[in-house]
Amino acid sequence: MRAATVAFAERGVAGTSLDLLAAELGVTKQTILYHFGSKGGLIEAVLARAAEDLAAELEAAVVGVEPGWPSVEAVVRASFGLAVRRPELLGVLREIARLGSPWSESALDLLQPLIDRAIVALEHGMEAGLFQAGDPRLILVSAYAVVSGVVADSELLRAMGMRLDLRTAAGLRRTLLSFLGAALAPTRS
Amino acid sequence: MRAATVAFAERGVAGTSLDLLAAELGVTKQTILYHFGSKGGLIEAVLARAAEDLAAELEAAVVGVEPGWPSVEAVVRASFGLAVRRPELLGVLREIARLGSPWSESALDLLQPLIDRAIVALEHGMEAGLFQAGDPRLILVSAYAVVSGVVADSELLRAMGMRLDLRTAAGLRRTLLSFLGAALAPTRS
DNA sequence: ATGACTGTCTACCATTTGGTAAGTGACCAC
DNA sequence: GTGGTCACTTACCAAATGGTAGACAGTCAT
Repeated sequence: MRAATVAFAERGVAGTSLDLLAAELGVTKQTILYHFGSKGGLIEAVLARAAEDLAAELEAAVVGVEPGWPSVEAVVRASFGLAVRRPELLGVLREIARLGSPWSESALDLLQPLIDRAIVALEHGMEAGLFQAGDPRLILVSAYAVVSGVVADSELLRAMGMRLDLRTAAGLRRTLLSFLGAALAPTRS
Repeated sequence: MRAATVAFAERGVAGTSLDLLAAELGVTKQTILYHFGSKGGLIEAVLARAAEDLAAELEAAVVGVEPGWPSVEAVVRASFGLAVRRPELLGVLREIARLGSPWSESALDLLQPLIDRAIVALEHGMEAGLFQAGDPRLILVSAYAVVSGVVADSELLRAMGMRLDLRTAAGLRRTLLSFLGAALAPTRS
């Protein structure tokens, strides 16, 4: 499943044949089919695991962190950590969500709690005056897009003479936090 | 070619068979092969056209606009305009760039001038004191990722009860501009 | 009129794809 | 030891894939 996650994320689901995946693992395609029933079953399992892992990682990042800006910082830090450590996790979710029915629905069902939680947190922050008022969804989408885009378009990074390593990620994290700071900081003028 | 661009962007290159594409167009696969030689030829043609179109659109957006912040605003506006009007343009570039050798190289060669130009513009702005000093590549990547991510993960938008329409795009544009404003505005404190 | 060229078609082809059927050996309860 | 399950294999298969070969009709210069 780890191999499948990486392969799906890197080459896409349609671009990953069971034969190739099996060859990489040193087993036969039928072994994979035995465990997952069908390619769809494999996708489902990979999706469920990836969503679960993502939720767990983000959950762990905010546990014990006070609400408001510190939580935002923690989530951003954790996200870029994931982008470096386990880019396939974000990649495979994006890839499966792009797959069309019924996979996108399935993926969204699994991620909806995360999204909802983030939006609620932002809304509470806004109500409490910790954040500037605004549409939390726009901010969330934008922030997510930065992280996701960095993982997905790592080719582009290379085009600029950069790599998706710790230093780059730290720079991007600072940039995104500066972005978010501007959009969220309560207007004190 | 228009149909191929849309199909590649929506379903991915590997996920788009010549048979299916031909059926959509009401011709046979061999007609496509006659004009483009091979699937690779079609990809190449689609890629070249998309890169050209993108360059032309962005070029047109900044012509006559004064350098510095107004140019940034113009490019952002044009990008979101494209995201709404021709999402397949950005989508197909991303999709082909993710394809691995030799397509990624090919795509990057075509886009490199655009990237270089943006970086040079940002650097000049920084030197002239129009922008805050910083790594222009980080800012460019982040900004690009927002636009690209919004196009690519339009599923996610739907999950939040949004659509990639003019109103949403305007909201995202404001958010991104607020992001960029924070990262670029000269420190006047 | 005719020959060349162009665009499209039908008819194939080899390979790859996801998937089924039937076997084989290891382990394990009884 | 025997039956059963588990993990995995080999042997297939039908459909789909990218691609080739050749026929057929329209256009156009000579």
